[in-house]
Amino acid sequence: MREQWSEAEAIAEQERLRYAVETVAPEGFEPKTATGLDVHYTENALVAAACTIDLGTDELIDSATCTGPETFPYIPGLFAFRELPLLLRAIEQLATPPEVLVCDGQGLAHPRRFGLACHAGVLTGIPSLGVGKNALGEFTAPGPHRGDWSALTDAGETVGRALRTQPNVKPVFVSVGHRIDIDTATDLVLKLAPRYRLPETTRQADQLSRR
DNA sequence: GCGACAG
DNA sequence: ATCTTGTCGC
Repeated sequence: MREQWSEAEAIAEQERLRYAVETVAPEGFEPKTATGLDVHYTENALVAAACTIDLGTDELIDSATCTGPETFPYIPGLFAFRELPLLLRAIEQLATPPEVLVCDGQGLAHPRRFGLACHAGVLTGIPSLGVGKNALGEFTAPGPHRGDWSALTDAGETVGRALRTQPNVKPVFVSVGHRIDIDTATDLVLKLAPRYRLPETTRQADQLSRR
């Protein structure tokens, strides 16, 4: 992925690539692992981390990091242009290609329906989903129980779900990235978050990126 | 024009 | 994102 973009070019790239997004999973999609992506910010650099977790045991089975300078500012809606180049390099360094990418941010729940998770999925061809700690759209609070969810909407469209992964804890915001459907994405996030609010993939990647 | 705005 | 430990409570 190119690293130099003007804001207008970046928006045009999102508009160009958004039509490649697929919202259904591949035939017989039953991943045995999930790969979490996260980026940590320090004074002079970004550290991208990719952690692959065994979905049966939640055990860490592969990981990689990549460090590099900041090449694009933080602009809501253009998150991928800041974090994705480094994340792609981290993914390349994994011993095994990921089966599904769990991104720290939004997928279709984005003003142009092309958040970080969609961008990561389309560029790699790997099924992907987004799990955000905060939403870009509107939502009503889901029920209080683990597994309860409500629609996340933007401009009148349903773009994802506010999902309660732990009882009475702030929901996470799940949306389709690429080659997955929202039900499958929801199930996967719940499976990855048996004990904490955030999926184990994100927690592992966050921890690794802080070193 | 003003505020809000994934990480 | 980041500055930051213990502590209160389910």
